[in-house]
Amino acid sequence: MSGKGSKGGRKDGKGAAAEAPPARVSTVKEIAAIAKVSVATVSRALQRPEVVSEATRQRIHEVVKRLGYTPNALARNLRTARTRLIVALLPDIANPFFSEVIRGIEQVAHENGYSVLLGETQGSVVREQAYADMVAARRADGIITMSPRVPAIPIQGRQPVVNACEYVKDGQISSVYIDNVAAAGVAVDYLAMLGHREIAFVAGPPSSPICVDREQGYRLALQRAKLPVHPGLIVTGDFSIEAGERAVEQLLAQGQSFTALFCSNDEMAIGAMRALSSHGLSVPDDVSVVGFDDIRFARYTSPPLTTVAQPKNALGREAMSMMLELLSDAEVPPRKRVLSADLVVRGSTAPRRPA
Amino acid sequence: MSGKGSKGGRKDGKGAAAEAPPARVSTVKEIAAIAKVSVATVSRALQRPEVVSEATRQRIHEVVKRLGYTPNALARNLRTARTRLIVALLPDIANPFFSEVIRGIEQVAHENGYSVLLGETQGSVVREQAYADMVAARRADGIITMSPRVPAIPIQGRQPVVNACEYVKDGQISSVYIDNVAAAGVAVDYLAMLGHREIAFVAGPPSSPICVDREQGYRLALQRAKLPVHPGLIVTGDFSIEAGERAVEQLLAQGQSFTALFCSNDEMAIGAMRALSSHGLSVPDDVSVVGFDDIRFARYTSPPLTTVAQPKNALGREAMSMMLELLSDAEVPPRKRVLSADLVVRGSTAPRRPA
DNA sequence: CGATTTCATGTAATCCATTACATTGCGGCG
DNA sequence: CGCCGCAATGTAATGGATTACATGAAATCG
Repeated sequence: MSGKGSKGGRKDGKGAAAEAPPARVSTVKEIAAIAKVSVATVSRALQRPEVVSEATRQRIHEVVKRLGYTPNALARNLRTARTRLIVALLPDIANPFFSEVIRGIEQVAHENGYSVLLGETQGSVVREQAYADMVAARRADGIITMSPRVPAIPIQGRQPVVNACEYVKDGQISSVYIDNVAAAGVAVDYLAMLGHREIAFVAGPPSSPICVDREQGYRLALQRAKLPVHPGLIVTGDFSIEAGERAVEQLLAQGQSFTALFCSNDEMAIGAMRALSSHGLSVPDDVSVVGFDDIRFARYTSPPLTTVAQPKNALGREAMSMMLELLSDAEVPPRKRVLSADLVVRGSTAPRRPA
Repeated sequence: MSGKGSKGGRKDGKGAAAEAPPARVSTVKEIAAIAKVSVATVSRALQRPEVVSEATRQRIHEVVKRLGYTPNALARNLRTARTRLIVALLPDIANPFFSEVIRGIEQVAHENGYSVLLGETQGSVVREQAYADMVAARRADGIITMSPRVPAIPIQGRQPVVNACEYVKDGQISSVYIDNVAAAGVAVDYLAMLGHREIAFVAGPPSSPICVDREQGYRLALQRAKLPVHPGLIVTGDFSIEAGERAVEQLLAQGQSFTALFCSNDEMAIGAMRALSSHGLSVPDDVSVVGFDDIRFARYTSPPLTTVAQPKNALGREAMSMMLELLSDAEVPPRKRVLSADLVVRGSTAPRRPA
């Protein structure tokens, strides 16, 4: 019985003159007709092979393969009310920090049969909302947002939203992020340990809780080191390279004296280093610089940047895992997951030069 | 008659007394029932308002708005056989060159009601094919690929594929790219003009036609400058920063003497600069370095990198425009669009130091 | 041996919006 | 006056798969 196989009987496949050799956009119906079974059986053979008898299953699979049939995902999705698509919302794709988080998301998504829809918002609330509405329109199953604003999805029931890298106080949103207070603290502790007493800080936009946390970490570390918090040493930037340059210009213009500078992200640190050296100040001899994120280029600045390494890939992977959990089980409560970040010491920091 | 509305009549729905107020996931049917019209009219009021009478249209829109109704995109897509999704296939999201191209794609897509599905392949043919199959499964309308391999989509008829940044000889695929021969030539001409006579070249993977072109441009420029093409001065890398470092190591290990180095992309140039300086060679005093792409960080290396600026955003925008054209008009023939690239002179190049 | 499961498969409802075609009512024209 | 055409709307087919329920046959049980 089992020995027969497909070899025997008749000439296989493409030689069939009368049949339609080029694969048309076949449907279940066609497959069913050719395999002489009902559409239900075809669907079952593909979805839950174990409920179909061995013989029928093989026959169907053979036909499916021969015609190159792929079930129409739209029809399936309509029926199952699942698109297996999630939107990754982020302010800026060109930011290498986000690209690496996205990659983590994409990996886990892919491992689980999901795909990632890219939603760059450029900070626009309108676009953010437009992507959120895609979930309402059943074009996507959920949203992972990397901005501190979490859009409301106009559906009833639980919001399929995960906040990655950022978080909001609201207890209803699942989030994955690092302990920014602690991470910033470690960086500043290290600078203090090197003997620096005037440590400047380039903050991020205060609208984002994580930026507030990083500043908080900075302040607490200064306290631990018994150093005064000098408001003149704190400047705010918007995470761009240019903001880092401007921050240094501003500090210098104000005549602030400082021997160390902690920036809320690597790009601002890169800008800061550029501005420092164009003012004839050497990094790290005159000023030590520490960044945040550990983007790929941090290793290749000159000098290589000392920075707080966020587990970018893990943040993305964890965010997507939480999303899968949310989607599969309507009961799981929202949760916050806090990962840890480590200081990576490279060449942009040095002991304070004895004056 | 029209004034009554839904408030009056009877208790709504399935007997759930307290339920009603929160907006359920309404459907056309519901809207139709409430607005006292047929589903067809509702659909028309939303799709082609001009064919519906003023009064009806307003009534329907009011109900739609009140219930926060959004048509189910899956159902619509099934019917219209369009997902308004396109896949952007690229080897590596973390590469800033691609992120900026993607951004261009995303912009045009968004302007035209399309969304971008992210397909990172990590160079895997399997994943490439998996994304191509999504088009066959009607999960996406087309593919923009940024790799030199163009996957075959198992559908009959024209392939909805656009090749961006790369291109294949095959005349069937629409492509947007720059004139790599000319662009590389300009860079090398410039080095020659600065007096360099031993110009090394870090090539990209020869499997990609654009890399072959860049090498060709290098060779032609050397000929124009009446300089010999020395095989020992050509090394191949894989576009990574590390490959740039290795390339320099190799050149130095072989005892090659060179005063200029042209790299097939900026990341390899960054790696090369790092390797040169760690060997005590100064850029640009000892060796001039030129990159390719002009990624955002090129401006912030030290010294700032002289490089060939690809119109990244335009490449993306143009690719998506071509895709829209392909999708809307089954007749347009595939075409190749060649954009131009300019040399951006920064600090990593200098006249050859008189020996 | 008749009754009850169990297994494999078939029939038809369902998901929800779009749209071809049918219908109705009304003003215009010969 | 009767027919035509147009405007507005309704009815029902359609897209393609999934799946609840039904059916028939074989297997198991008392």
